[in-house]
Parts: sequence; C-alpha cells; structure tokens
Amino acid sequence: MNPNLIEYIKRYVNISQTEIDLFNSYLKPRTLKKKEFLLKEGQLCKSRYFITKGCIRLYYIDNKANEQILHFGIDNWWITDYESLINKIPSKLYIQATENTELLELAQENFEELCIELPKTERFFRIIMEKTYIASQKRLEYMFSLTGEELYHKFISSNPEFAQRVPQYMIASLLGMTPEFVSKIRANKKQ
Amino acid sequence: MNPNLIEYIKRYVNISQTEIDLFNSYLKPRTLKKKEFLLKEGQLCKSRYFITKGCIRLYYIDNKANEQILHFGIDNWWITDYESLINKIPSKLYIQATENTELLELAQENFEELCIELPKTERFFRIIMEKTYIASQKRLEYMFSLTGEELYHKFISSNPEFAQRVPQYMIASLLGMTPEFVSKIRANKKQ
DNA sequence: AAAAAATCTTAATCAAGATTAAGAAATACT
DNA sequence: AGTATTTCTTAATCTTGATTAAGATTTTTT
Repeated sequence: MNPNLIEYIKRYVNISQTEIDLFNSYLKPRTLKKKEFLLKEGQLCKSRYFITKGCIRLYYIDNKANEQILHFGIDNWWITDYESLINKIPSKLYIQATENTELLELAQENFEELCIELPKTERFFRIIMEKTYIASQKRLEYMFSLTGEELYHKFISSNPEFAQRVPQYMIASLLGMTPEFVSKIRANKKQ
Repeated sequence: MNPNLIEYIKRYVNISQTEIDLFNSYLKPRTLKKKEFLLKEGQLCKSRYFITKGCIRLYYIDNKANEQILHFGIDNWWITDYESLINKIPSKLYIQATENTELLELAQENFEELCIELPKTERFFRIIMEKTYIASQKRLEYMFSLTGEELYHKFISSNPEFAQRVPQYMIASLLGMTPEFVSKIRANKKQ
C-alpha cells in the first residue's frame, strides 16, 4: 500500500501488516491528468478517494453560472461527494484535478465489505469524519468573523505553499469573493 | 433508554435489547433550565449530548464582542464541541439552553469504553458524523450562493416550526446577518 | 517564435447589508 | 398591575465588496 496512507491510518488505529494488505486489496489506484474530472454534476458518486499526490477541487455551478469551489483536496486527504455517496442521489458537484493527480479509489461497495471484514475501518473513518467536520466548522467561524481581506490574508499565511499551487481566481472562489477583489487586496498589501 | 434515541440508533445500526441496555448504562440524563450553560469558553468539553427535549444553541463571542451562533440543536440531535472534545483543548464556544432542555450525556471516557465493548458504536457515530458533515456542507453552499434575503426565506420555509421557538435575533445570528436586516426583510415581505 | 488561451490587474460605478440611534412592542418579574 | 428586561422595528448613513469593462501579463500550444 501507499506509505502515506499506511502512516495516515496508523495515526488513528492500530493495524497489522495483514490488515493493511486486506485494506489495500480493496483499493484501486487511479491517475488523473490536469483538468480531468473524477465526477460531474448528475453522476452518482460511488467511491471515496485518497489523494496520494496532486490536487483536486470540488465545485458546483451556482445560480449565476459561476463555479463555486467548496474545497480542495491535496496529498493525504480523503475526498468524495458525501451527499451523493451516502444518500445515493445524483451529485451537484464537479470533482476535478487541478494538477496531474494520483489517488486510491475505495468504492462504496468495497468500503461496506471492508467494514465487515475489518471493523476498525469504521473507527478509522469515524475519526476522519470528526476531523473533517471540525475543519468545516472552523471555516464557517472564519467566514462569519473575518472580513474578506482578513479571510484572504489568514488563508495565505496558513497555506503559503498551497497558495502557489492553484490560480488566484480559485482561491478567490474558495473564499467566496471575486478575483477582482483579491487583486485589490494584493495591491493594497504591496504599498 | 429514551425511545427517541433507540429509534435513532436503530435507523443506522442493528442493535439488540441487551446492547441497548449496555449503551444506556453509559448515558447520564441531565436537565438544563432555559439560559443555563452546558459549556463555556475556556472549559474542556468532555461529553457528547443527545437532546431528548428542548433546544440548545452553540455560539462564540467574535472579535467585535458579538455572539455568533454556529448552530442549534433540538430534539433528537447529538451536539458537542468536537474541536474541544477531540483535540482536548479549551473550548471557544458557549453551549446554552434556549428552552428548558433534557439531554443524555455520553462522557468521552464512556464513549471510548463503549466503542470497545460495543464496536458498532463506531459505525453509529461514523454515520452520524457523515450526516452532520453533509448538513454543514449544504449550509456552506447556501451561504455562498444565496443573498441574505434568500437565505432567510429559505431557512424560514425549511424550518417553519423551529423559527417560532427562538428569538429572531438568534436566527439572524445563525444566518450571519444583523437583526435589523432581518426586520427589513420581514417588512418587505409583508407588502 | 508566434498565436492562443488562461490568468491577473485596474478603475469606475453600484448594491447589499452593516452601523447607528431611536423608539415601540412584547415578555418576564415583583 | 406596574416595572424592568428582552426583543423587534424603522430609517438615515456608511462600508465592503460585487459588477462591469478594459487591458496587461503570464502560460500553454502550435
């Protein structure tokens, strides 16, 4: 199995080599070229994906036909459209690579089998979901409390390396602001 | 055990009467008077709570000294400050009853023991976290895509009964707007 | 190297919603 | 019942960030 995923799993549960091999047998490696889609609006999302290398964005098209980015996934993140996966309804999201990306696919039917064969899978994903939810709540907090400008600076200083990896207009979208406004903020800062 | 919690658990996992009794033995009933606090800023959050009756709000004090409500919990919801609970750091939140409220407390140490004695507890909470996360993402989507006015109407029409249970200024806070603006929206609607 | 596509910047105008400051109405308390 | 507290409303002014419309710069493709 991918060494990063092993390390990631071991951070949260005790797992033997045999169990790692079992887990791994349910995973399918995939690669995506930059701009390739993992999922498009209308499709059923049927898998969870662990990104081993690269960058993925999840976005939807809003009522003004703008791409609204919900979040990114990078190396060592699990991503999926939970709403489509869990509720088995067509996705409203696009999941697209913003770089050439390598990931491990865990199909939901494999996930369910794995949960039976290796019950600690439940624990592992329970903990991941808690972490994911905490991150999502923190983000909501920032969106409530910070001005656009503060939000931008906070994001850039918290993710300096990542900010270099994606175009500025995508960061603007993630933060819920226009690219023009981001330009304005950056121009102010430089004085 | 509380019949609502039994029904709630059975919705997601198969569970026998013996197991229900085991689960129940780890729960401690609590009551809160209106305006009483379950948690205050600076305290360690050590439990998860299942609300059987009443209403709870989770809020923090922002940098302008305003109460910013993150969300409410009502009958048949699990609530806690996950950040404090999981990361074992002092809470930034206030958790307060907005009505006389009854809940079942599951202390984190009990939770951990329960996960060992009854492993399907992991599955149950994994599924709850997924549902909770989906709700949080939907909310983010609405906040990105709707104007304040749309957000307010959407909330009221989706939660007509709840809107009667809490003061308007709390709904304003939940939606990230001022009470004055909510008054304005309501005045417009009435024409 | 040239052309095309993608990304970023600037600046003027506009609008959504915040702020401020009363005052009115409703609820709770004695 | 009367007072105090909480909640809600109105309206004027102000601010943040969106919109619009170019044009400049960078990156990719041929």
